[in-house]
Amino acid sequence: MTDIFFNVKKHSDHQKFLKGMELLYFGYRDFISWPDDVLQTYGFGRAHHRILHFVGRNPGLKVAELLKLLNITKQSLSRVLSTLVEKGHVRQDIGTIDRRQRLLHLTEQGQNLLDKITEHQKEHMLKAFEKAGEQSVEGFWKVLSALIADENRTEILDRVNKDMGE
Amino acid sequence: MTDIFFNVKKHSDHQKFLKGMELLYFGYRDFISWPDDVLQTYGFGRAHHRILHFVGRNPGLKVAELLKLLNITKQSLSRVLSTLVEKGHVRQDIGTIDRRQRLLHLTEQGQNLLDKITEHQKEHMLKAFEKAGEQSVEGFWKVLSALIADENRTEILDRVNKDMGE
DNA sequence: TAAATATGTCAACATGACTGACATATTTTT
DNA sequence: AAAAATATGTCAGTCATGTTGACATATTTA
Repeated sequence: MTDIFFNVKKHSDHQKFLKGMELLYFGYRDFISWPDDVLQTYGFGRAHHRILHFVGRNPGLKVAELLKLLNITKQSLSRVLSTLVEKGHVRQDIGTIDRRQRLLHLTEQGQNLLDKITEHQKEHMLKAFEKAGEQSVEGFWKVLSALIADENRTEILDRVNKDMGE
Repeated sequence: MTDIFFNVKKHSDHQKFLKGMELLYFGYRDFISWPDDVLQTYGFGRAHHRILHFVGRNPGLKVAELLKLLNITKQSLSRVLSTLVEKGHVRQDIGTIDRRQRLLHLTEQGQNLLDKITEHQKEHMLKAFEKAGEQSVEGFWKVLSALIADENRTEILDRVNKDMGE
């Protein structure tokens, strides 16, 4: 299997599509389901995880930027973000340049929670990378980048590449 | 960017993890959101799409198998599957060997709907594959396969590889 | 005949999305 | 200075999709 299975040339366009689609579905599913247990003990869900992640990765993130990253409405964000703020995981600083803005930061508590959630997921992904090999990781990144909608790509890739400069 | 961005060696483990995770999130998000418009005109959602896909790919699929592929409870499935059956997109044949089983098939109508949904998504993914190159597609598949939970991998890869034999 | 299995259904509930309308504080434009 | 635009927040109702628990039916297996 290991050989024929991954041999792109031996696939028709439709087969390539099916394989890509199904592997993306199952891989994503099994990767994303990891942190659920940790989250549940805190009464949080995946929505909270996403916020913790993006705020952690982008300290000082504005609410409007977070909304764009999550692709949801402010009303949806509100409930989830509010509980994170109430429970002391996220801090909202008033913008210094524009006082209407709320700049989001993780508190120490929030960072600890994020680290705990991340732990397993990080291990899981790095194991997969090791198993597949460096060359494959590069391909993985390239295809996913190409899957991002054209109108979002530049902005998203800039953000993804943040703090990875050479 | 194109160079440094995808150069795996220039990344720490943590950076690799972050990049993999974020690209997976955004790539999956933008890929999966395509069919929504088509679906909505029929009053269907993503859950319906998943059923149509797996039944279409595996004619004669048993309900229990579908449940396992979707990782949901039969109560959840019931509502969605029922509407698909009622509206004539999915047919439930009584098993010939075991008459308790319901073997699922797409009707012609169901196949037409699936084709319509699939159209854009297929184009989107094949474009991404072309852009990234064959070598990358292989890596994409390999990493995703490695991301599937160990206890599921063999069975899922068998199913993904169905009708792609050499 | 009894137990196990495959499927379906009723009811209540949780999460995380949505829309629409409105409120407040602050900045920008006129 | 007043008016308009912007960033954020909130109330209220709705929807899609998942959950648990309990129970029902038909069929196969022990």
